[in-house]
Amino acid sequence: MTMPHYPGGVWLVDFEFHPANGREGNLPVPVCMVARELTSSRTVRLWQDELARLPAAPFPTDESALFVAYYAPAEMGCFIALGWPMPANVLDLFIAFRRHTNGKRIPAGNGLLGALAYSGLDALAADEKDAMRDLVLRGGPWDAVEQRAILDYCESDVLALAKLLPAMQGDIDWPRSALQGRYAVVVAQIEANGVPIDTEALVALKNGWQGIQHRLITAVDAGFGVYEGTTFKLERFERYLASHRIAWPRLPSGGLDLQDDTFKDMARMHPQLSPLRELRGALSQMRLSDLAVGDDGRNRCMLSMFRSKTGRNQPSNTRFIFGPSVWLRGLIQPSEGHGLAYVDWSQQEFGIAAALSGDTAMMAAYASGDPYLAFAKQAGAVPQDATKHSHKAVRDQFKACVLAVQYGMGAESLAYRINQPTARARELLDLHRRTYRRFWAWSDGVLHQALLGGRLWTTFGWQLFVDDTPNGRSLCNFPMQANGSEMLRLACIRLIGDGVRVCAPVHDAILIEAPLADLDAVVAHTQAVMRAASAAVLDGFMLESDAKIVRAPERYMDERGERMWNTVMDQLGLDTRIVGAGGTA
DNA sequence: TCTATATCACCC
DNA sequence: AAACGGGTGATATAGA
Repeated sequence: MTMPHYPGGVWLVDFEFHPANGREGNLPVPVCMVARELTSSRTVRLWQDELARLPAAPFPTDESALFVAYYAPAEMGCFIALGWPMPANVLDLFIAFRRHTNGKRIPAGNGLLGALAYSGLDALAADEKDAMRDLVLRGGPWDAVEQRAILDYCESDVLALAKLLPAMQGDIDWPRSALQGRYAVVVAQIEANGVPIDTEALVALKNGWQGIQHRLITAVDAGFGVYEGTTFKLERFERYLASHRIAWPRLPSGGLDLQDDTFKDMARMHPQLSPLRELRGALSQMRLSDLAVGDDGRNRCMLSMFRSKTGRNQPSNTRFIFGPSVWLRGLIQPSEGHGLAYVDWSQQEFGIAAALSGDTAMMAAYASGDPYLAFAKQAGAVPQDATKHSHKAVRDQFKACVLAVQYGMGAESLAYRINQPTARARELLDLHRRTYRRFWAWSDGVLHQALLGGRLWTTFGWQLFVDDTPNGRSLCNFPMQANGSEMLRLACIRLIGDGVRVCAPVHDAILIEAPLADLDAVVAHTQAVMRAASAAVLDGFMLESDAKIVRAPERYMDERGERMWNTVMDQLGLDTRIVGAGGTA
């Protein structure tokens, strides 16, 4: 399919903008915009005061026209800030470029300059681009010369789009690019919503964290002398080990193996090491200063859609509240009168594998609600009336086995994980192969397709090119992860379309917010949408979801982080202890 | 003193 | 070389 005809024009658009008050986490403030129609070359150049006076974009944005941008959520964020209606048809050349080159080596990155270079087109020099970006980010006021320079720079990007679009036209998956464009719009809306944060706790944590670190180190390191300030010195630890005659595992490079797992093992033999291990865990890196929280207390950052090979979003771990350790999620707190729900697909990858492979036993296991226990039953390892309580240990092993299969893990690694002999791990993996024969035939077929055809793709057209050093585990996992990413996008589009306040997508989960009075209904609707999205990707097979709900003034908490959260809050003298978990549905 | 690399921790 | 998929990012150490 070639590009459809758009009587209202094909509009290539770029904005320059900076976050309000120069603070990450705030909505963007548009500085200028340039729009150019592809065939007529009609061009609109507007400065921020002129933009602010317009009730809508100064070009058609209805069904008759196509809006083209490079990483469109940026432009859409400016539309939101200006209160303009969103374009009906969006083509995002960033998405098109990622899709067209996914898995291939690219010469100059995934930015606009990289896409131009890939197509053999020339562009503004990168350092010149950086200088102009800095000028914009500096914030106003800009004198007449600067204004002119910024507008010219903005227009140069639009001219670049005008060259890039014809060059890429044949590589664009037209019907699918429309859906991906809708997701770009939705991403902007989600970014604008953001995640509500308890800013008081955040400030207390920022101010108190250094003190807590030092107290912990002083208390524990007295017996070791391996820290210098807050840094663990390898050299000092070597000395400690030598003087205590402890033989420590080493990496192939000869250096000490400092993995937490290793510490755990060594602490078993030398219990005096346990406090040091706990200290290392507690001090794990955390740069709260980068968490992008706006003046209104909402965490907003670029979600970096389609960044990963599987099409997942890949936001910065420091800017996004779902990036750092789970205990920091205690900072998430619904705004007054509101509630939040973290709704995640249950065993998403297992369900996708079952549906795509058409393995009926696997589908039945998924439908049972507890695939791990169902697998154990199907394999004859536990009686039919077994429960997750009566056969917890066996279920845990079968669960580990299912996860191992999803990532292509071998028997050795699985054995290590479940603390069992390799023979037992091999037996479990064998049981999986025998119980889910159809899945394995399909999975082998995926690998063949990848290696012989050089390409894998999802139900809705995301694709991966196989490089010259193919990793079979990675390729076999692609359909699960990439189709999971696909259904997340569909669900987000539907939810935003239905007026649900989506705060964040988290790979296999969606955080939504609603007024307390509507919360239960919105959660039910979200779960229905997620079910429908899975059916759309999986030819009718439906995946269920779990919802974790919190209501203001409760805070959100991941149970895995509860202990650490309480410890830190006690140290800070803050009365924000979490007692027990929130409700689930 | 700055940068590159290796290693590690964290997320789903 | 290892054999656990997709990531971001901090930190320690080595090298320039």
